[in-house]
Amino acid sequence: MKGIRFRPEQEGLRAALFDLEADIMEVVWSKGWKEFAVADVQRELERKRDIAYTTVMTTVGRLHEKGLLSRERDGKRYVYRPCMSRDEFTEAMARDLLGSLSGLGHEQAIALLVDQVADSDAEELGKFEALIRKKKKELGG
Amino acid sequence: MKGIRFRPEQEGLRAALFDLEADIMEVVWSKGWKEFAVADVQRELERKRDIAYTTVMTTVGRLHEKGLLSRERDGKRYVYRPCMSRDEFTEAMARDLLGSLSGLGHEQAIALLVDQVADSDAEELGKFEALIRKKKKELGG
DNA sequence: AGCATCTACTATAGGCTATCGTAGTTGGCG
DNA sequence: CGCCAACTACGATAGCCTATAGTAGATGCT
Repeated sequence: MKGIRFRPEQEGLRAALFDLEADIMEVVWSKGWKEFAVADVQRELERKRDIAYTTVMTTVGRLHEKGLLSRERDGKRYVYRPCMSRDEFTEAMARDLLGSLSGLGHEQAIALLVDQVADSDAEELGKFEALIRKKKKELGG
Repeated sequence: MKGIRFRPEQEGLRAALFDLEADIMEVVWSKGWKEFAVADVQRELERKRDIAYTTVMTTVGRLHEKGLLSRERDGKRYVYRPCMSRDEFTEAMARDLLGSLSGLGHEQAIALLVDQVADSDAEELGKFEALIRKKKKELGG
């Protein structure tokens, strides 16, 4: 997944994808499409606003380059498939983000996360601890 | 801190700032400057490579816009000051990033973090656990 | 064969970063 | 007192990326 950047001031998907990219993945995931063509996406987006076929096509192509969609020739057109579910994508994003965090300083990052979790929900700390125990056990043998 | 975006494929500071921006903040922080002018930065950067005064100036200006440097007129020039230390910046970034993860659900975020820490350094898990215990104690009493 | 439809390629506009040219100001020196 | 060198801000340009659309080629139905 190359060329992804984050805009923390944006919400949800839009933090990781540009607006039109996000709109498109939103459609694909919410419709549960396993495979689709550009025209399918365009038809769907057009219900909300005017948008040219070619605009959608270019952006779908970018999503392909970014590794979110795979594609395959089907005669004259391409058929696209989502490479991952929305949850998988979120998770991949989170991994990337946490990766950058550790570059900034692991311990500090961890401390922040612990703080944040504790502040929002003290109960979660228990689950957190349990998870670490489990992981330690796994690693230990 | 507006207009900051992340490039997870980059290392450290460069994940949060563009290359020249990062170079400049690196200089400012590593020199421990409390206040400085564009010329100071340029002189320093020029030890490594050729770079025009104006290039530095423009980028310092952007760092001001992004909220990393405050500035004040001093006759014909500006005097700049870092708004935060490197650690404070890291922390602010981390907070922003973790904020974008809120879409995830804390539990999932935690699981990912634990995995990641365990993968990169099993020993850290111990510190991690200790941190949680401490936090629990704080909350409990 | 002819027209409407579908699609990919390519081009353009706008935004952002990195880079520098230029022109205006200031301070020191003859 | 005037001139030159140094310093500085502003503005311009090139390059990259996103969003958007125009156009031309292929296909299929009549």
